[in-house]
Amino acid sequence: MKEENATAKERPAKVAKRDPEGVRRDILTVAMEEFSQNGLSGARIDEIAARTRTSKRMIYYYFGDKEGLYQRVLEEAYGKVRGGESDLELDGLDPQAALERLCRFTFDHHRRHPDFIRMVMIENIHHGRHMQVSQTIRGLNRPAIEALEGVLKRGQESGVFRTGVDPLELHWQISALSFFNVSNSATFSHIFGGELFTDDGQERLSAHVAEMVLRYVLRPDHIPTRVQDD
Amino acid sequence: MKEENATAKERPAKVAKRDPEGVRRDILTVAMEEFSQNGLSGARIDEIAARTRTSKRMIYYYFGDKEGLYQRVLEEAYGKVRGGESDLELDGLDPQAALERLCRFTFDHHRRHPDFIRMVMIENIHHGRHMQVSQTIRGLNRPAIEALEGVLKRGQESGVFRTGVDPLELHWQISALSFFNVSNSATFSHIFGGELFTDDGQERLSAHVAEMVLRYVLRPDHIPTRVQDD
DNA sequence: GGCCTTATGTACTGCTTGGTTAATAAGATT
DNA sequence: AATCTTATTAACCAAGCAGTACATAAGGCC
Repeated sequence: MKEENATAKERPAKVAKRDPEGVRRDILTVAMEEFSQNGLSGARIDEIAARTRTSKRMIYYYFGDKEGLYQRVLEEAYGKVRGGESDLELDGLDPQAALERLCRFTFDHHRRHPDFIRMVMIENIHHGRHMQVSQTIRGLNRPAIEALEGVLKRGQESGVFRTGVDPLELHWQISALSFFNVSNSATFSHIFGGELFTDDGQERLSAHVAEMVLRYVLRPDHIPTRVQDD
Repeated sequence: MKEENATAKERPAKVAKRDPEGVRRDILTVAMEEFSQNGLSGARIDEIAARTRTSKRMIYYYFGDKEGLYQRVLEEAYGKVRGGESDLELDGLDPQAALERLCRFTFDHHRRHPDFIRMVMIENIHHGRHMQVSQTIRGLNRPAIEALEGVLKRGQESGVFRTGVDPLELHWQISALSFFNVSNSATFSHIFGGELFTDDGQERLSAHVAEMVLRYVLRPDHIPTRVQDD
């Protein structure tokens, strides 16, 4: 069990006796769970250390202090959910379909990354105090707006969308609906029951979020009239 | 400074040497600030005690332990924002106006109670674990749904609203937009700038939230056509 | 005015927890 | 192989903090 594979030296081998980057990642992964679960002050460094394959000392070695670790975890969280919008190939769809797809994607994407959502919630509790480094984060979110901007413009040009809809505001609205769905599911379902949070309910919500957005931007005469009560 | 006003014994005087209820309220008020600001684990009992006119001992005397206090604060928060909807006199308005009013009220109401919002955020971080006592809380939120239900029905009967809109879902949507506006203002403005959170921006958002909801429920032929870009 | 219950002040405690000290092992460098 | 830098271990510490023990004062009640 010493070091049977002393070969492969040129490429930094995965299973090196020393593996700083691996240790870093290990810590970050565990820390993300702990922070997103318990918040900044609720998280326990000892707990993180225990669930890591390293020791507490290493956390301080790589991240300085608790806040430093938290900050990196936050950045990590934003990084983990970046992109996506770019892979949607919205340009290949007509504006209406593109917008619907964007909505549904956003809704779903949020749903699939609850720990990211929780990190953002936590950061908001702290008034966004740890986001000053936002240069990175800021850059990651521009594409979302730009994608939306493109779709809106195309829709307006082809006459199916009304004008006077601000892309930033629309992004805000889509985000609100998608974010709230994850962030407040606990309290909401406690109060009103869990119907909306079953698989069925979520599918309905997703559809209706998209519908709401579409009805918001479509010119009234382009809203498809369907059987009124379905 | 002994007790100069030994009179007025029949009515529980405000400035009684002993004032249990006052002490309770004092603690709750301060605790609400501390908890909503710092979360459950971030809040410090000593800090609460210090900012109270009583001592730490009293906190434990009345509330048992930290969680007990938190729980009461949470209930208090829900209680503080209850009602409101009932005072709106929606029945006096046509459905369209009523719905718009309800939206704008909700948006504004959330905005005016940031500490309530924060308590709900915090509780969601804790997966709503402290809301089991929700009988009270549950009751406080029914009226909101009922008000909405009433308006929707009237609108459908008079033919201006389409059918097939679920009141609970619509409430969810309005809540999402109103809640997110407060809960995520820190991170959102960090990323996209603060334009949406100036007085002007908020007025615009409020209007557009209402507009979005209205366009969602109005039958297309009843959507007022206005100058397209305003 | 004794007695019982409710309310309150002071001081203390023990565990939790973020952070550190000191020593050392593994690679890199030459 | 000597040296220097980076990575890692294990034990330790002091402050912070939730919760308590103990004593006692007010007020109600008869």
